[in-house]
Amino acid sequence: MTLDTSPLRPLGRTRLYEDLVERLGEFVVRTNLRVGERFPPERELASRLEVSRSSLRQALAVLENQGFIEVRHGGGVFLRRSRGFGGVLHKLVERRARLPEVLEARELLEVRLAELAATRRTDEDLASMRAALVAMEAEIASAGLGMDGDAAFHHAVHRAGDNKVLEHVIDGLAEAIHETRLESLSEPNRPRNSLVAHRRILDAIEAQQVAQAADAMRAHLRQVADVALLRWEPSVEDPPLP
Amino acid sequence: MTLDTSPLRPLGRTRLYEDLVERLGEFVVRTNLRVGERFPPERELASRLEVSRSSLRQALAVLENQGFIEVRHGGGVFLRRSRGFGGVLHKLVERRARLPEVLEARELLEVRLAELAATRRTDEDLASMRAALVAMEAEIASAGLGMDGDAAFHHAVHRAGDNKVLEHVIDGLAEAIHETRLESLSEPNRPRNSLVAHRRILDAIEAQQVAQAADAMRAHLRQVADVALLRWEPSVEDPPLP
DNA sequence: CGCGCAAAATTGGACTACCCACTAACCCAT
DNA sequence: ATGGGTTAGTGGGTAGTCCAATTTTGCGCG
Repeated sequence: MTLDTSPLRPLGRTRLYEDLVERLGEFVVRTNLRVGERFPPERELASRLEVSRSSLRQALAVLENQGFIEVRHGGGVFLRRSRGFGGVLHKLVERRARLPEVLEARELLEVRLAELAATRRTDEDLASMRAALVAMEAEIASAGLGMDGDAAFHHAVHRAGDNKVLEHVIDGLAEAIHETRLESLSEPNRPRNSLVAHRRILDAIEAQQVAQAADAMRAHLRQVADVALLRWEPSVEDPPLP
Repeated sequence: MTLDTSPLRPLGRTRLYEDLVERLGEFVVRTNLRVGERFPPERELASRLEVSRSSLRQALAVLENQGFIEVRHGGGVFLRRSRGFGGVLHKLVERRARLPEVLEARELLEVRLAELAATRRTDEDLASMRAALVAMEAEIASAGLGMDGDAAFHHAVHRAGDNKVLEHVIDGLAEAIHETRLESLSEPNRPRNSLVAHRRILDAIEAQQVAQAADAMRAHLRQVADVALLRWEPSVEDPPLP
């Protein structure tokens, strides 16, 4: 009996609570629910959406965690903000047309972190950065792309910058950045160039040259950005959206 | 009737799934779970943590949505990344000792957004900003703090900046910013000063004076920051953590 | 012995029913 | 009006059950 011609499900898997997040977003606009107003009770909402309360509560947990709703015990579920309800950073970022925005944000954050690192770096931070570059060099020597070392280096810089909030924010962009890094390092000769650029950043941070660190980081990122934009911009289409 | 402009008390609530998120983070380090490895089955995990499976699944939904874990139907729950597992921005931000970092991040983002707004603003954006200031003025005239107008103005600037990614990131700081805004505007005479500062920002954006917009925004934020830091820094303690 | 494949065990997905805790609305006595 | 207690409504959480996808087991055959 096995006609299993559908073994592939890399994407498009059904996670009910994820659908619910979107459907709740639709609910907000359909019922014209305003910020501050209350949703129907969970039980009613669940029955209207034709799901169980437990599934609904998974979706509500996500939305609450995301800051879109506020759930008051005994009080009800309230809309906090409606802007981009179903749209998390993930979704936002995976649209190629948005790449320039990602790169813009990354530059802003990383350059500042580099400046901070130049001011605040400890010897331990420097050791981490050096270790990352050593690892990167080893990867490249064995024909690798040095992506792990690359990531480790930037991570070390972030830690040296000593601002948990900025660090966390940039983590949010990590996935998208990872993609651009892959694109960039796949370019011929790019790994070695990248290594040199990283060394320049490290030197500036070590010498506590703030402006120089910022410039070095900016230059490095723009080099990456050029490649990424060149490769991606031609393929502009991205139909309206499902 | 009494205006319900302060119905929010984000402190003191206990949300089991939030605790679970943290406890799962502890579990990861305690059992030395590595990225890519599998968690115990939901049923076992639930019994070990002494919670119901439904509650656990709320936590898992949040963690999956956050990208920390991957849940495969029939396969198990796998660790995707461990860095900052239990540390969502919310938690990070609500520790007062971290206020300087929040303000630092906010300034970085808002100043850039102001620059971008000065370049990219449309007439529609300008209209939104003006409307926000009118609302703010009206609020203040009726002895209010003008917080809604304040928020609306910044929101309009963000939209004018036209970078969805930066916009989203700053939204993540929205809560913390909201708190600083409250602290600041409670200061005597602050609302009117704030209104003037906002007008200066608007003028610069309208005239498309990039540097001037940046300066005006920076000055405004530092005025807010001064108040917030003065009021909050004395109360430094924040015991280790549960 | 080893390979293939189907049955069985494992594990996540989802639902139902139930009870508890907190809120807010209401009503009544003052 | 005002204060306080009652009560219906609403979220918080649990246990049990069944379904669906995956992984493991083990048997039969070459």
